[in-house]
Amino acid sequence: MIQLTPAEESYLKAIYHISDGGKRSVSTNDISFQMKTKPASVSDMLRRLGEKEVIEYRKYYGVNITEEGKKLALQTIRKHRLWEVFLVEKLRFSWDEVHEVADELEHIKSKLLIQRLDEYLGFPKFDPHGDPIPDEYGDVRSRPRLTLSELDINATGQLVAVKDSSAAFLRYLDKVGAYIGARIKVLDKVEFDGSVEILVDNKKTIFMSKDVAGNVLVMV
Amino acid sequence: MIQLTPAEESYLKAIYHISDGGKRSVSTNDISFQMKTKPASVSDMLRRLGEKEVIEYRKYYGVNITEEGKKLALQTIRKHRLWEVFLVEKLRFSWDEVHEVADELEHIKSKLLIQRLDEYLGFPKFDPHGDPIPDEYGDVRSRPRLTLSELDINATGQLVAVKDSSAAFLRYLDKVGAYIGARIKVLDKVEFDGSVEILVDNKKTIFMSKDVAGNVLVMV
DNA sequence: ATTTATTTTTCGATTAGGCTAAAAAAGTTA
DNA sequence: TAACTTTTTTAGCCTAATCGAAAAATAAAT
Ligand SMILES: [Mn+2]
Ligand SMILES: [Mn+2]
Ligand SMILES: [Mn+2]
Ligand SMILES: [Mn+2]
Repeated sequence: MIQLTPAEESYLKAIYHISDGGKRSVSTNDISFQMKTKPASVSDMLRRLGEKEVIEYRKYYGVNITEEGKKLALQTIRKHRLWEVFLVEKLRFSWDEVHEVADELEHIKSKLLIQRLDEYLGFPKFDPHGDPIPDEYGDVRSRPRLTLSELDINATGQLVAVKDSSAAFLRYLDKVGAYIGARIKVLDKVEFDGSVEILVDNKKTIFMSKDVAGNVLVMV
Repeated sequence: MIQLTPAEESYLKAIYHISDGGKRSVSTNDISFQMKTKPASVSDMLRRLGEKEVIEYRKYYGVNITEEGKKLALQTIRKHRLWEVFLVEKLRFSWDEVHEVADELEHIKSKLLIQRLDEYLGFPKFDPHGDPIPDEYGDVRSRPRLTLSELDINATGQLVAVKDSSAAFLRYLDKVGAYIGARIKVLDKVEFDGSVEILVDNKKTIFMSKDVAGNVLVMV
């Protein structure tokens, strides 16, 4: 089995995410933006990841993740999300506090640790942001999801995930009372600015701007 | 507050342990042996730790840990031992499986994580090997301990810790039925080879070689 | 007091990961 | 097609952490 350094794992995970699970090829600039490193550093890393054959690297034309790369990326994602569940469920972290810590914890190398953690958490299928947790073989049970913006008036659904996991966005959702699992109904959509009015759990009405609604994922 | 890299934290922790909490000065070779790195690498690291003023470094004459260094080392030790408790108590690791994983986990940088972990574990005072867990200010409630070899015939006590945390040693203790917390009584001591015969929990009699008895710590 | 042995440091390399500045390739516009 | 813009790569440099070989300092033995 190929061994990756923590930095290599992080880059590969970023490539996996940006490529939407390997569906699209990814540019140096996109990776640079996501990783907050300079394009020059990315080029260097791409050469190394290419040598390890976890990506296919054609200079100047972006990269594609290989099957081997996908597997490894999914293992890192699995660890990241399991740790996020642990932090929220067991250590009372709020969902906007977990990401940075999980970004460190995901690189701990111990098969047993992750197996046992998974078991200890009761084999969770989704992380605190509603993202699916790959199993130990990298299989993901993904659900069809739409953004809140895509729903029509009077459509109902359940809030199942968020596209943006930034602390600012998550705290905003907390403030307005939106949470993973909430039953929602679209009461109104404003054509003009793309904002929506939704009813949460048949109780509370909340307004969301286009930006917010576009980052909230629902299952119908 | 001074920021140390993971490697610097590990070296400082080693220096703290070898110096017995700062009581003795420590040689390059000793550190090299403990860290399993070459003396050349140690010299280089000592220069860096000296610059950060966590040790006092006089070339050719070994190092002494500073007060600041002690504080930082104790924080790393605290994290290491809390993670060990977590692995054993929550994830069903055995006491011989925790050390390597804890050596990685101890470098995760999050104040909140350690506070919450401590709370979640019920503020444990000792790790799975009987070693005391420093509090968040670095205070250690240490107990007077003797090795089993130092007890006289008919002396009684409680097995409270082990000097050697190697997997081989711990598995040997498991096999013979010795464990932290066991009540013991010395039944016989053999002058010739330094071995001892002890009664565990008034039930089981076990024989221990000098080497083993010298690594088992008891409170009388 | 020399000589010998041991310990420690220095020197020169290497690998991983980052940076800036400059060069080169690709893409776009005229 | 040529010129300009954007993207990407290369080149050179830096820090951290490691190593082996050689030099230097200290310690031990004659
Ligand atoms: Mn995350
Ligand atoms: Mn997440
Ligand atoms: Mn340990
Ligand atoms: Mn321990």
